[in-house]
Amino acid sequence: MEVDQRKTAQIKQEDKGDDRHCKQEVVDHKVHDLNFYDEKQFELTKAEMGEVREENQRLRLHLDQIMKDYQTLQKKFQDILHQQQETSTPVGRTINHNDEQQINDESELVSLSLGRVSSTELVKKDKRSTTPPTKSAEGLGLGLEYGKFELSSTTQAESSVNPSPENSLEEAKDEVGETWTPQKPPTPKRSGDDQEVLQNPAKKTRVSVRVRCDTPTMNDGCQWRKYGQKIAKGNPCPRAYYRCTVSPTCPVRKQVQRCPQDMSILITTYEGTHNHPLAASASAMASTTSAAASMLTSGSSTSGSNTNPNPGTTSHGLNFYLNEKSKLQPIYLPHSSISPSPSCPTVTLDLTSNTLSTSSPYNYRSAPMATTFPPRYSTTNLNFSSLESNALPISWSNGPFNYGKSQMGSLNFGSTQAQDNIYNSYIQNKNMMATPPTNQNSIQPDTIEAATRAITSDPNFQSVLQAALTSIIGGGVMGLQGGGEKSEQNVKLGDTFPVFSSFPSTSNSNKCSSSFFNKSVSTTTMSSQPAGSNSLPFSNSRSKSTSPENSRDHVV
DNA sequence: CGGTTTTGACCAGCGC
DNA sequence: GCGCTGGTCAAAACCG
Repeated sequence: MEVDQRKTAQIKQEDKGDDRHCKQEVVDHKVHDLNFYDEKQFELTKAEMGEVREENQRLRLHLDQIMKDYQTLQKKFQDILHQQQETSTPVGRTINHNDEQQINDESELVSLSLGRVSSTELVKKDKRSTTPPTKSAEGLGLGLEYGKFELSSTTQAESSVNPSPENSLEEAKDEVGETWTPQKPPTPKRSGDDQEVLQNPAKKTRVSVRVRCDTPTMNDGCQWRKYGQKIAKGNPCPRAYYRCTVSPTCPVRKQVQRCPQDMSILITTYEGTHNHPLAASASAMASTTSAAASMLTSGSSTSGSNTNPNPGTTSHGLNFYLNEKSKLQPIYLPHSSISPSPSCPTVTLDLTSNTLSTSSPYNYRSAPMATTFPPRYSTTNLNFSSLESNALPISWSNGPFNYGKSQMGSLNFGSTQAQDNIYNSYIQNKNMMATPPTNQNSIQPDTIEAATRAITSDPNFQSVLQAALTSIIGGGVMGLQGGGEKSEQNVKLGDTFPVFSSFPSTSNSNKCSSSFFNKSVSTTTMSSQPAGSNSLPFSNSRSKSTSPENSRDHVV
């Protein structure tokens, strides 16, 4: 026993010594490991940095290429405009002779041009915009800066109306004054936009959007306040007057009225240009309108395939083209019209038709309605993709676009939820500008090239793209940052754009997020931002419930 | 309490 | 000048 105890003690002693020794070794080893890992980590980081640097350079090259292409095409576009002007024949639009004459007779309309420009205006415009399309280091210079981008509708909201570069100088002035510029501080304006509007009521073009909507309101994401209601002649349904309340000085107004022939059609007319940043949802709407107007103005063709429901207006569809693999794919927006009214040139977008004539396999498709009003909503969709969304600090996971997921922006003129997937299907079918869903996290050269082609190939597309980007980068982000905007304006992008929520699910069942815009609104926009809702005669509930515009009511 | 809606009154433009 | 019409104002009511 004693021997055992002694041995045990000895062993313990040795163990202690070994322990001490081992500990020292472990420490040394750890230090060594540490150094080793640090070095390894350092090497890894270095390698990563190198890769990132390379990627950065690649992207920069791509960007340069895009910018070059863009400038080249812009030059071409201007040349074409000049040529058109010289020949003085309407280009890109096909109008009945009578209508055309009528339009030409309207000096106001001519001044607005909606697609054409007088030579003098062109000259002036050229003078004003000799600067090449912005070239910001970040590469956002794809003409996104308001006021600099000639082709686009710089506008956001209603501007849809005067979005085109071709607009008269006066309009251009208005834009400069009223349009919010992300980069340029708003020029000191005259006493007030409202005043200006009042002083120049006749100079304002309007964008009218017809949407089938059973609910009394249409959510365009903007904030509106109803300031009047009138029974207009010839329409038993009262016309509601709304004013943008995002900014006290915002000159934008809109009128909402039901179509007497078809009460399910909501007619929203936008007038003016927002002079403040817009929330993503609102800017989307604005951009959509603006894009539509821009397409119209920047030479989109119109065809007389439709019958005009509104006598006195020039009825036609709006054709615009998107580039697909070096082929121009025409897209036709039927039932659009231009009203020759001298006082108020109005572009009407009729989105009520069930069947859209679409000559493009691509963006336009009709889809079954997923809403409670199945057959009625317009199914016009314009999608484009391959916008790199990584730059966005947000992930829009539920919207039609799923920016965060698919790196795509899309422009939808559609109303059904089913259409949300349109772009996806398009992507699948056409491997065009879109990043394949399967490989969403990396920018494929193909994608970039395709995007480049798309961006640079068609001015109209540029307008659309610009509008969409604008809504995302300019309005959207601004809205997100919440600078000065009402809280409601801050869209929870993690979820869905308010606009996207086609039917305000909860709080406001009355609102009809214009089905049409709703979803898509996100990116696009019609300049107008119709938003609203109005307390239409039909709405039993109070306007509040009705007005989508009340951001409060927004289901965000 | 603050913001919005309602609604009658008011104003301006236009045609007769 | 008068009447009609579209558009706006503003006080009161309403609502959250």
